[in-house]
Amino acid sequence: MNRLAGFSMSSRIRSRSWNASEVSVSSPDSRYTTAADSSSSWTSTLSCFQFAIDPPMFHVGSQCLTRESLPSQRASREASRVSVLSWGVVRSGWGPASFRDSPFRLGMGTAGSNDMKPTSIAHALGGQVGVGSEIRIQGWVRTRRDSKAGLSFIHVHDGSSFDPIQVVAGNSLANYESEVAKLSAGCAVDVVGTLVESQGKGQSTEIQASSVEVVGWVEDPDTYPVSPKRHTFEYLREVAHLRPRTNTIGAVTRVRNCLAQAVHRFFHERGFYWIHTPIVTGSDCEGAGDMFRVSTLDLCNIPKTPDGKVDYSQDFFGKETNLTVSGQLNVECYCLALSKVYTFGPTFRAENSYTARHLAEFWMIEPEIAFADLDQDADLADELLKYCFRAVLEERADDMAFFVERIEKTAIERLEKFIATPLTHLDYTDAIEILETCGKTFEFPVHWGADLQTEHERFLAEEHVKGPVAIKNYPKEIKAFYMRMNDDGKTVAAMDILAPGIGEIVGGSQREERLDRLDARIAELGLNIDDYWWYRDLRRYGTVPHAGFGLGFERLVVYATGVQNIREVIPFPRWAGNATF
RNA sequence: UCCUCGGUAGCUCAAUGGUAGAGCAUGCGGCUGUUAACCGCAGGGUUGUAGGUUCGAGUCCUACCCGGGGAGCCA
Repeated sequence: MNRLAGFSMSSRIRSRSWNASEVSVSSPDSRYTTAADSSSSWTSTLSCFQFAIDPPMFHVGSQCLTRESLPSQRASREASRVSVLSWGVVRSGWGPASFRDSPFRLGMGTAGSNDMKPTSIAHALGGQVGVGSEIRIQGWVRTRRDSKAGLSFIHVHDGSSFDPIQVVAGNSLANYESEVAKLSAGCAVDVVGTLVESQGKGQSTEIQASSVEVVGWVEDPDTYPVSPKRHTFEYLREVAHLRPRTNTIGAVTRVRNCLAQAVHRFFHERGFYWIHTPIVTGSDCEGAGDMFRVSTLDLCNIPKTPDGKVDYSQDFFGKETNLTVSGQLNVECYCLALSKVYTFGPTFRAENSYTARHLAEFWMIEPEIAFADLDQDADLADELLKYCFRAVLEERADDMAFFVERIEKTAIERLEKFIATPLTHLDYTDAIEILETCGKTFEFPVHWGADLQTEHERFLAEEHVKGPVAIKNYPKEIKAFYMRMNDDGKTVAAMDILAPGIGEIVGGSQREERLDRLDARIAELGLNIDDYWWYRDLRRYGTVPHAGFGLGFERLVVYATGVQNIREVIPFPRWAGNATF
């Protein structure tokens, strides 16, 4: 017996039409195709199957095509078409005779459509494919409009660009009535045709389809959560698994990727090393906010020490550990050896923050530069931001145009202005004076020594400067222990970059490189000096002035896109009470 | 955690304490090289949950749950 067995990856029956002239089953290695008569009906993706050639047997693994496995609403319509497919062996009573009896043809390619290499829609629309050439695209239906002249216009999207491509499917297609005319938003299709100049308005080229294969149906178009209409962002968050199919989230996703690539390119071009600082930290001295505990202790049976406290010595790491709130202290170690370094990874803050600019899990970029002071630090941040925005304008013009049209009118203008304008530097002391004399009354009074409230930051960035502004040299009382003491003894070399609509996008400082001053600050703040032994070692062995900053990646995406809420710019946002998906 | 607004059809929203509606979406029909198409018809509801007031509650009261916006914290 010629038995072909043990395909571990998923495979798929590639045709579901009753009219199909053939059924092909493909695996990563090869494809098996057989003829099937017009009454055969197939749906579902199969995996882990075995194929026996002689006698014809069909072992189905994890997903078995049965009446029950059919989507509910379709079941009634289609059940009559589905013959009995039992678990394990296809019985002789199942399926069309021609299928059972026909020899399986081995190898690539009996179905012409499956031979052609698919093209991304971005390539098809971008002029890389010549008009008149054969083309194959794979994607999902956005909309379908019918013309009773015997045509359907199908917008197909594959994520490669903002625009979908228009597929023109005529009623001469064998599955036109049975399938093409029933396509709805979200259906997955595999289209072969000719790239032609469009006869209609709205697009220059389109595909005249010679074949439209439905790879995956939408089970119940009536309740498909991402119907072609306007949805609120709040609603889309509840269907976060499907929201990448929308224009906005798709565009945000491409811009986010563009920004991430630009960040790495920026640093790479300047000789920075990307340092993978730990996600799990045993350092309890990061002090940047409430932390998520990491533990393997049984919550129902927590070991206690004799004095009644949690006995972390029995925990996985033998000590209390948490998810990182910043890679800064770790990356400083590498900075003082490799000179120019940065981190770019996930960060976790267990704060009950319900605002449009906070997440419990977010990505942060933290460069650290040796032999550098605060101004060089601020300049680096400015350059990085400008580099990233330039990349977005150049690489994602299509998505940015959409943001201007639907999300934020000034999205492009704002980035262009940012790029063209030198970053405004403002001393904290001067900022306070501006706030005190601006004639505006604030809910929170302004005075030297107080931290800037959101309303103050907004005034400075949105009304006074009307653009991003770096505020430098804050009072030491409101900043972290590691920031470098200025000569005045009152302020530290800290800087925050405030952006309109977002507030603080960058927070950084020159680090205190003098051991005696560092120790004094640790003591002043009542911190346990023993916890900082390795951090202090950096000041004992070849210390140099150095500086760095943290840039909230999602805030960067928010600023670039003009999207209002940070929860829209990360695929699966986490905030207090929300970790579905 | 605090302040504030809200929860009604798949989605967005209406509805003096008195018969729960519209637009979009979906299905069917018509029309059309269409493109947020258009025209007609249809299906679709335990009004967030649990109590209470009332002859009568989507509407008023109480508690809770969920969501938005703002604040704090920060990136």
